[in-house]
Amino acid sequence: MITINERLTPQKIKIIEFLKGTTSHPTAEDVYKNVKKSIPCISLGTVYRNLGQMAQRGQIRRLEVEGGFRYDADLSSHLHLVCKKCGSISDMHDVRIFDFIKKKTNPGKFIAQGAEVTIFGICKNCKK
Amino acid sequence: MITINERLTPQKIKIIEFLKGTTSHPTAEDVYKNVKKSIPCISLGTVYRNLGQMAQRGQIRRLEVEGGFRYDADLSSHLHLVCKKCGSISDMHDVRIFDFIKKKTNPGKFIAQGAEVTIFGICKNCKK
DNA sequence: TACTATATAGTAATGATTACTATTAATGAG
DNA sequence: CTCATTAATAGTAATCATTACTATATAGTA
Repeated sequence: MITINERLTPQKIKIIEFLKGTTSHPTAEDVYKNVKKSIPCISLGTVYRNLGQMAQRGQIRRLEVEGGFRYDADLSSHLHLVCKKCGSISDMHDVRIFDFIKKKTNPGKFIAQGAEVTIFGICKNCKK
Repeated sequence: MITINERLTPQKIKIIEFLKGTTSHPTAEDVYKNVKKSIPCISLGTVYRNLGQMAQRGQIRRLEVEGGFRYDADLSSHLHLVCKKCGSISDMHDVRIFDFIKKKTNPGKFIAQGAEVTIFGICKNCKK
């Protein structure tokens, strides 16, 4: 979990704890507000830096939605359903879509390492 | 092609012409630099506004890559291959992936209207 | 040609993200 | 445990892509 020369700080622990306890795909600002409850003096820059590093290390996922980044501690294969009305993001698991995609890419032309699948539409709450 | 109350200006014509003539998925800045060749006094704001409106009207597609927007006049079903090294974006056509995805979503839970599939990896040039 | 609303150029404002720096503290060795 | 090393932090400034604003110009239409 911890990579070489990486130090475990209370800030990192709280950030990852919060991310693992939610499926709301929060922004950096969301994470900041929440971790602030237990570490009031935490800096927004610390949150950004750690989220960026965690994403680069593959400890979390970073998504791009509506011109901003969202973070997700769920590393399992799943795709994202983005509501065009309220902007909420929900998950869809248990699909073989990534195998399907991988088969389609020709390794001679492009070496696939990962994929991001986003479906846009209207969520359950908003269609009422 | 032109929606109600929409006016066709030389700026719009050049923007859409450029987009239709490239598969490089340019940024707004790229479009601006190029259209500037034929309309030197064009404003960057004009490019942004038009790209945004065209995307909203469904005349072009807007992609999100590496924290920025890219534009694509190709409206056919295709997915995007993003190279992690050079950042280039190429297309992959002729896949039934969107049908596949649509079947997986439950209309009772989420009404799917569109999808964006991005594969990350290493492109042909960079793997050498 | 004249009218009206849309579009434009130019510029200012916004806001998310990143960079910077002096200080703090996590880790490992002795 | 104590110390030394250096990654990490808080706080703040800087960046930069995108959006907002406004007076002027112009496309479309009668």
